[in-house]
Amino acid sequence: MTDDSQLGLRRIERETVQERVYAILRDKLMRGGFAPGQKLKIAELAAALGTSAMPVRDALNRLAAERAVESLPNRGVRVPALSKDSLQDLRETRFAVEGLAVERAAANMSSETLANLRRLIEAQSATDAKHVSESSAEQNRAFHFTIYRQSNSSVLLPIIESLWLQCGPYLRIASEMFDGRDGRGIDFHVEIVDALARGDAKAARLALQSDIGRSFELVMNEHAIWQRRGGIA
Amino acid sequence: MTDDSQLGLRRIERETVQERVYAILRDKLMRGGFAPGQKLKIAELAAALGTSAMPVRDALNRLAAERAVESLPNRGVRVPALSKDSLQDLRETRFAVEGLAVERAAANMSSETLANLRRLIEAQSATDAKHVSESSAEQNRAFHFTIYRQSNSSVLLPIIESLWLQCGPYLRIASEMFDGRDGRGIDFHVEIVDALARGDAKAARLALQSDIGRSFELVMNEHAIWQRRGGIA
DNA sequence: ATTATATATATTTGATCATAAACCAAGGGG
DNA sequence: CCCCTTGGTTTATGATCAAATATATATAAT
Repeated sequence: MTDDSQLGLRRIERETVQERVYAILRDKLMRGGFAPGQKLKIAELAAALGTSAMPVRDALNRLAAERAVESLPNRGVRVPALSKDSLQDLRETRFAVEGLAVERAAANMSSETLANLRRLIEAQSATDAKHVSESSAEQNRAFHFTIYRQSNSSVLLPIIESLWLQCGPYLRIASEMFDGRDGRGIDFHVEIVDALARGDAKAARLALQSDIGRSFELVMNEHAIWQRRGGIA
Repeated sequence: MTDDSQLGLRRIERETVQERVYAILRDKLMRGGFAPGQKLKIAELAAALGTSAMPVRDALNRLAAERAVESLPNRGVRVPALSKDSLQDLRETRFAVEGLAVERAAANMSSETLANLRRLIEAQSATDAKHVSESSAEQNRAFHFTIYRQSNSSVLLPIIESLWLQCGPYLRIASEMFDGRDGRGIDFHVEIVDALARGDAKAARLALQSDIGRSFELVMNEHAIWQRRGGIA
């Protein structure tokens, strides 16, 4: 009975094609690479990625199950165009779920993780100053998930990732906008880390909710403008 | 431009085979029809259902994305065997998510829905008296989701369904157990409906959490016994 | 006897093909 | 003139097949 669990070794993962395709599409979705309302066609994606239709099909199915795209029966999938109500819905849910995650993370905070978080803030304020907006969104993502991972919850993490995927096409705008107005985007991040450092879970949750709330404010504004211009799709 | 959205009509769904297979497997999962640790083989299921492998494959992929089954790379899927930590994780998450759902539902409660809920409680106490345990679980499910639907959240509902799927193989035992001890399983249900009737969202949430917490207590007990008997898988 | 190697088997994963469902445009009847 | 129908086209969906990967079995060597 060879039990590897004592050796501290991780199973080497032989990356399957479906996994690869999924990761690529998911990444593009998350960073807003597809427009809301856009239809995604299997053959097209398969050709672009140089694979057969099958792995693309599986990946799209998976993304549909995670609500990153919506599946129209017999008519493929498209990235959802969210109404204002849906956005508020998403915001409230993110408050609850990510709020819980940060509270739980507060209990497991190590000094290394705190140092990492401060490093991430440094890096972000540096790139913010240089107005490199795409990587700003990526850094924001890294910051948040570094915290969420410390919640040690294999239940919460997939839910949060699904929520971020659903927000993806819209949050991109948010991170671009508060990049423009003199880099104040990381104020709440500092607040969060300070609260975590002194083990104040409740304060960390409130600061996080402010952070989420502010980015949604920007999205909602932009959304109202789109609507006035005659809809999205 | 024929816009059906004003007519209150729902699109008639031409049920695809994959959908059908998914519904069947999901249902069996939810009611604990597969044992924790059990491996699900595509060919086997396809033969049993009288279809080709393809729809089964798609359905299993979808269930894997919803965390109802775990997918081992190149080795198919199996229904997860949850540790005690995972169960606690699930409980805390259900507190947060379903708690939010019931609070939001409290704001949208109609008198018809309240009447429906009381009817469901009546029906459940009737079947509980007759010790028909399988349908008791089904009625419990109906009761909870009647409430959650009133939250009017297309974001929360899929998350809750995923959480119930993950609990499925374990919660079955719970509903069977508190069926045995003189039908006191619906006390909290009465409490929830009363709170909803007087619009007390916070009380409804607390009663719901008690309801969830109690069923998890039973599951945890049972889980400890299994562990002592030498593990599940 | 036990470990290592090789073979065989089982099962997923990826590709290709057939079918059928939904969209779009053009034409015929009211 | 408009609506309904009808064809063609596009696209997903379902079936089958081939390739790759993991597990189990058996055989041989130390």
